[in-house]
Amino acid sequence: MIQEAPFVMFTLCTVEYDGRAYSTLAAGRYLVVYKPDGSVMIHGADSLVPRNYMGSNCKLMIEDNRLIFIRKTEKIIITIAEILSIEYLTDWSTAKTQICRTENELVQKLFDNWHDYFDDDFWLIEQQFPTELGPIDLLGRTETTDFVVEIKRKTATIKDVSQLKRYVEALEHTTRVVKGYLAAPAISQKAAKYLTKHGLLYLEIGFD
Amino acid sequence: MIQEAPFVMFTLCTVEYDGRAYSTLAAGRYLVVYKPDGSVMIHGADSLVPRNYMGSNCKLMIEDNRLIFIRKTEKIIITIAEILSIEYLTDWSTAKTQICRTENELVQKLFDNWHDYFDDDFWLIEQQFPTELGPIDLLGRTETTDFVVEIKRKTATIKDVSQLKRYVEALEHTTRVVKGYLAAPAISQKAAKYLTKHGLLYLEIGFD
DNA sequence: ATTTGCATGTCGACT
DNA sequence: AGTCGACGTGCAAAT
Repeated sequence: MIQEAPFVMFTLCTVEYDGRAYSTLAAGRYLVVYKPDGSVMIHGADSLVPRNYMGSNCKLMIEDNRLIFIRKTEKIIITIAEILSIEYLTDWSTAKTQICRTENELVQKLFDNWHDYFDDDFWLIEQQFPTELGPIDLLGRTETTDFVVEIKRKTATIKDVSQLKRYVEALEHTTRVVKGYLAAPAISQKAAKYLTKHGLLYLEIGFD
Repeated sequence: MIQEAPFVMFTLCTVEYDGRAYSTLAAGRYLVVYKPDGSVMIHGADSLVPRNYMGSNCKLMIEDNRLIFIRKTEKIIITIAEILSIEYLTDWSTAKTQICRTENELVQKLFDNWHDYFDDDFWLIEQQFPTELGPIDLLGRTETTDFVVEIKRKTATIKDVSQLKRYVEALEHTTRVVKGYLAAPAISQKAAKYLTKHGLLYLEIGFD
């Protein structure tokens, strides 16, 4: 009937889970995915998070109309009423997504090479500096001045200017000078205009 | 070719994502799931977490051999080289898993009704009380004594006794008396023996 | 609409 | 085997 090989199956079933918690899933049509690494997921019609799941290397036992997955102290029992479709999947790729060009990457770049972007001599430079109005991506400090830098990984828009302005305001209650910078690979026309109007500055930074 | 309806497809493709970050996924055989709520996932051969994904209500556009999913500031482009299998899924169930009998549920029960389980007059009772050796599920304090309670949602085993013992030790450096309780619906014979040997106590607590 | 905190979080890195 | 922190965290409840 069902083979012990990676598959994707659309099935009318109920599911019972016992482990970190206990849960039941009412009878219905769900998508069951069993991967080559021995992980299993039961997906409903919505949400990215599966209704039930178990991590890699869980053991599958097939008993009549029940699939039983066991892993350490966890157990999933799928009781199948009807298989609506099943496909066995071969040569499933294990390639990972190559993630790059994150905002954090740019923050790190500015943090590590701030002397390439500023003439000033920072006494201190910090990432994610907390203020009452939210965390500042990058804060550089000289004897007299705070350099507030908001960084975007894409073309900066007008709302990004507002965000920067908020952070600048958050530090303006002191006697120190506060300079605001919007760092991004590009900036929209409207944003640029709004930026200068408020005495803030644009800093071009890209991924190269 | 491909219809704009919920489906699960095994396909040879590449994936590009742009949004919170930018990522690429090398050509390979992946499982693409498109749900009725307009969420999409691309799964590789391992891991519970999809290689790429987008939340509900993303828009699907079909252009020749490309599927383009758009949502607010995010975009996924799946470039299909070959469809290995595709199944359109109808009447997919939206039922949620009924989760119950979590450990936390028992912790809460003990926390709310500690006077039903202890004769002593607690001045203070806390959940997840932090120690150097880990957090104590429940800590009750009287003038002279600390009541350390470790709670399990299933039959307590010998390793649970060890865990409780650790927490008791973590508080024993003071002059206060420390009493350790293992609260569970049941306890294994070995665990019970080990428990008494170390001067610790068992507390029966169940779900009903 | 925005913020806060939980999750059967998962997962990788480090001890 | 346990601990720590990040995540394109997702998600629901409270504000």
